[in-house]
Amino acid sequence: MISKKCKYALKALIYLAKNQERPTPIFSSEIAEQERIPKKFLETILRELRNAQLLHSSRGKTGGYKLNKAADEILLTDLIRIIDGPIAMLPCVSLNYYAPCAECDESSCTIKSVFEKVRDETLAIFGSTSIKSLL
Amino acid sequence: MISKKCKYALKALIYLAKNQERPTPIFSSEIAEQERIPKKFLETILRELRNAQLLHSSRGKTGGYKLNKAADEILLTDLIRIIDGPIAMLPCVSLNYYAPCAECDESSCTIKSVFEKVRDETLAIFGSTSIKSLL
DNA sequence: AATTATTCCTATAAAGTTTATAGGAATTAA
DNA sequence: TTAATTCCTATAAACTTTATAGGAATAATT
Repeated sequence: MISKKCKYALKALIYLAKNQERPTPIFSSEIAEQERIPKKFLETILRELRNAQLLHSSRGKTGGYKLNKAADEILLTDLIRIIDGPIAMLPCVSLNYYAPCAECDESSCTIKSVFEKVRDETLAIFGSTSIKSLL
Repeated sequence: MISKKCKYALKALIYLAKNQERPTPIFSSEIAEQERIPKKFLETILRELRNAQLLHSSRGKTGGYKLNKAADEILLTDLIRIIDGPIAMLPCVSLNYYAPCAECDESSCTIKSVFEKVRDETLAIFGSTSIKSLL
């Protein structure tokens, strides 16, 4: 299951993509209202997306957020990894968040390969799905 | 990520499958020791697997556990669903644990289909992987 | 300069889930 | 009767997720 936070992030990105043509940046308060996301929680999410270069932000009275890339260059793999972390179902088969499985001898592990398959199929799908395709 | 509990369950099933030819049932204490799983926690796991008909148990001094099916008839989909619940990454695309997404209009939802694809690919893999194939 | 409304940051509270343990009841063989 | 098991319920402990609080930094407007 993806987290609620990740769904919020996805909604926010879609909202920003839909409104990409606006001349001024978009307030987090507007997104929060329109998408019914707790305002303060959304702020921390948007900041994470900005730190990961998916968004551009500006401060002050006329500040706000914009996409930092074209909507078809933001992929679900990016989003999920930023917000939820690993996409793989075992730490030892994660490409971006590898960690050895606790007390598991990796060389004699018989279950790795099936989880690698799932990872590959999942990455293929999320990696070819952009925000633009979700509008 | 699959839970630690699910990994424990998988280890226990593999252990039972490896020792399937023994004439007497196998104690949870033996599995706990061999696989380094907390004993009491393992008991609750084995009970869940038994309630779901994957295991047969007997009580009393010579009690213990056995597989209730051939090892090639126990699939990863079975195990994961019993222990961790839904395999899908969104409640609204789960086949066995369907629930509507909170505050999401399912008829106008644009993200469902990509998660359905991931679900289908994942099910195809886990659904064709038996405990026997993991020995 | 003062005001106002925003992003940004850190800390923490609140709620929920996962992991693990405790204590004993029911069962069965010896 | 004893001993060793499964079985059951309750709960504690640890961790994660979700959400909030309070204010600092920033920038346009008055």
